Amino acid sequence: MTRASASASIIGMPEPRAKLAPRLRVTLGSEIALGPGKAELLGLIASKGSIRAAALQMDMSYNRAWTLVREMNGLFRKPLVVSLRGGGTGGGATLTPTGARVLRLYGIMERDCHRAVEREWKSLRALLRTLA
Amino acid sequence: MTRASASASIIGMPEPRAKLAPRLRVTLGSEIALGPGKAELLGLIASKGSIRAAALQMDMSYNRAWTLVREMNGLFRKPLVVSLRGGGTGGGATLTPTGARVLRLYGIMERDCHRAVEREWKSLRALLRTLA
DNA sequence: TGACGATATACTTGACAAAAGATAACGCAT
DNA sequence: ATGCGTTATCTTTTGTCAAGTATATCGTCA
Repeated sequence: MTRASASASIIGMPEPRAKLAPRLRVTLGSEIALGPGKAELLGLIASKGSIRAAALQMDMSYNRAWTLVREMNGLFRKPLVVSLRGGGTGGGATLTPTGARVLRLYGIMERDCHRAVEREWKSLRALLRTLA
Repeated sequence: MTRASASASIIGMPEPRAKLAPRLRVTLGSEIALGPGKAELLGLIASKGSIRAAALQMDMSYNRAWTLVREMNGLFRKPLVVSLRGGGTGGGATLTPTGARVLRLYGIMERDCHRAVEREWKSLRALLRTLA
């Protein structure tokens, strides 16, 4: 199966429109410290209070989500996510102040970037095939 | 081998600095019509006049380069690259007016995008680890 | 104390994309 | 006619990354 984009239908239906995806990727050496996926994950952890719930919503295995969190925590000066295990609810995870700051900055950058290319994008789109 | 980034050293030495890569990806349905790699390839074809020479410079197989060209040509209304085979020099490839236009637009978008995020990027970078 | 729900971590498998290899076609030069 | 360099195309191999599977740990609550 092709990878299920987070906010698209699960099966097939590739949404045949032309799309511009300004993906901001922050790399540290050869590792990806932050990107669209990690940012989305951060946002969901913030709102759900749980790595597992966030992973579920993104149609991603808990395993992978946890790996991403681990990578992020290791690549920033201070961890972005803190997690607790045990307890009445079984545990949970929340964003640190640094995590919240990073998430906010990323969102702003995404928005600004999208605005900056709006004009040229329309010109470029006109040159693309209108598929099906 | 880890994939050799076009303008980096071939072996090891992962250039340990934090970097922001605003990658603009144009998708048509599930296929990538244009991205950083394809744009760079277009530029090299324009300057070298040959798919093979461009591929060589990017440390990419001719095979792959040709595939990318084929994809691009198929996803835009008009081809971006025209190629000739045979002849004294063996053949060659050049950009069509549409190809040149697309390349120019992409360059502008990249530059604008980079400018738009400059400010927040500095804040974000300060939160990253200074590796090694 | 035993169960539960969540985090934590290692190991194996499988699908897909890139790379490699091989071969054909082409057209000018010599 | 033969050779050369490039495009064009198919097939096979390899490597990487995500998914899956399995298991351990932790701390409250009943």
